[in-house]
Amino acid sequence: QALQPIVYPQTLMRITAEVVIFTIVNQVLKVLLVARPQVPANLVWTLPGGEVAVDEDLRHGANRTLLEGTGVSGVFLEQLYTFGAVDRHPTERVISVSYYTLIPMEKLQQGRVKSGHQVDWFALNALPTLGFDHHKIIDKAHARLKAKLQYSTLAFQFMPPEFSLSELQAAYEVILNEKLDKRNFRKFILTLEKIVETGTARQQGAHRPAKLYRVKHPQRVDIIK
Amino acid sequence: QALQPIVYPQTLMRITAEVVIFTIVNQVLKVLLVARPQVPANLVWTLPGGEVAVDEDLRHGANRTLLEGTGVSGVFLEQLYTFGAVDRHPTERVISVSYYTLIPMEKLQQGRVKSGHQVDWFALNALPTLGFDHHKIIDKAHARLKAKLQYSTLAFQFMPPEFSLSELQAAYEVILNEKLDKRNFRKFILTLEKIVETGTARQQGAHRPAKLYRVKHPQRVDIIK
DNA sequence: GCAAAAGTGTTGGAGATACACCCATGA
DNA sequence: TCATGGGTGTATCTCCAACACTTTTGC
Repeated sequence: QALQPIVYPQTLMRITAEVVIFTIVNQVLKVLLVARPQVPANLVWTLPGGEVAVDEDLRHGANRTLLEGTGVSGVFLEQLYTFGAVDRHPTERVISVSYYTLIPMEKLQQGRVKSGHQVDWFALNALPTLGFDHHKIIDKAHARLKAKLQYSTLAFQFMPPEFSLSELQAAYEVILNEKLDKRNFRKFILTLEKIVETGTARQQGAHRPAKLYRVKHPQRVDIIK
Repeated sequence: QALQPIVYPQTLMRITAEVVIFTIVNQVLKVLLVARPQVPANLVWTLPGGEVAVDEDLRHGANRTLLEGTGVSGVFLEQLYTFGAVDRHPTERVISVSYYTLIPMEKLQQGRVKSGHQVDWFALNALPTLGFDHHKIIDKAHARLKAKLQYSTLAFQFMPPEFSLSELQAAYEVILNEKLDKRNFRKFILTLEKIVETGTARQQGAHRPAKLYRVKHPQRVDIIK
């Protein structure tokens, strides 16, 4: 039987891909939000995301959202959770498959971040009121981030191609929201043998220059425990 | 504007909830599979699952599948992953939100397991050829099970209301597929302080009876690390 | 020479691992 | 009395946490 249109009630489901895009700016962990026009209120802040096409993989929809929002592609992107309560959208049935990603701010400056009144970065501890259940999505993403830091090399995804151990430690501290011991941290990281010295150093002010490192396998997130 | 029917192409997406139902029978880890009639072949083994209704929560759809397959309800059920590749179904676009659950076989005997030519339990290391990408779903569920055993009290979900430490150890061994040291295992479990002696014992053959225990909070899966 | 971040080792304690024998029971 | 699984303690090792001073640089 050939394809022919059939009639569905308007209460059909929509599938969207939402992406929690994390970055670290000035020692603050931030996520990208988009202000959308909304029926009752004027604007509502939400996660970037959109409908997944019928002929599009879920992951592709998430990558497309990421590209449209930041100009970045080809980075770590992991599925987080699927939110599918009936009442999570006021007028329609929407299933949101959520993803999360970590982008070093250096990459964002290269990409075309449409910053301004429609798209902006918000610190995790200073989020605006969010539409739908997007607060829950961000909470879950942050929980995943914290947990995965403990047993994987996930945090390396926040690093530019070359970075100092102090920068890496700062990333850990921002995500975990706690101070770490410098000597223990360095021992921990170097014992993993996942990063190597570049041989160069970076002069950053009136003090000793920091040795720079690079990740051996930048595309990979290794489980370390 | 009132609800009115609108026309969609037949290539619309379907949302299904698939459930990986684990149990342990005679020291073997098994999953429940369903033989479905299929267009090219006669029967294809698949995970139990079905379409989620427009007015039905995802989790409810999974619970309904579980109830229909085993007669069991009100148990631990966790979302696993959402499979959404375009080509995962030959003729339609199907998004599968997968869940997994652990059922002690004692509960299943109470429930109405429709065993026979349509529904059956298969050992994880002796699965038949599965339809679609359901092999991947089971692999992921098993990986989650193994991982979560290490840092949570998940395995307690396999236990009946009263059980011996040897039975619990057997469950761990079957899931992890390795032998564990008896003394260290008991020390580990008892130190958690998540189970208590019932005061009773069970005579099970020509040897010393085993003390029985019960889980303090049967509904809960605690993170222990 | 002083301010500021980079860099560097050792010790103690907690928790994991390895390991062998006696106990209670039914047949 | 023997076969079977239930039950128990100690010594060692490994890994993590705590902790303070020297180095290199710009001003």
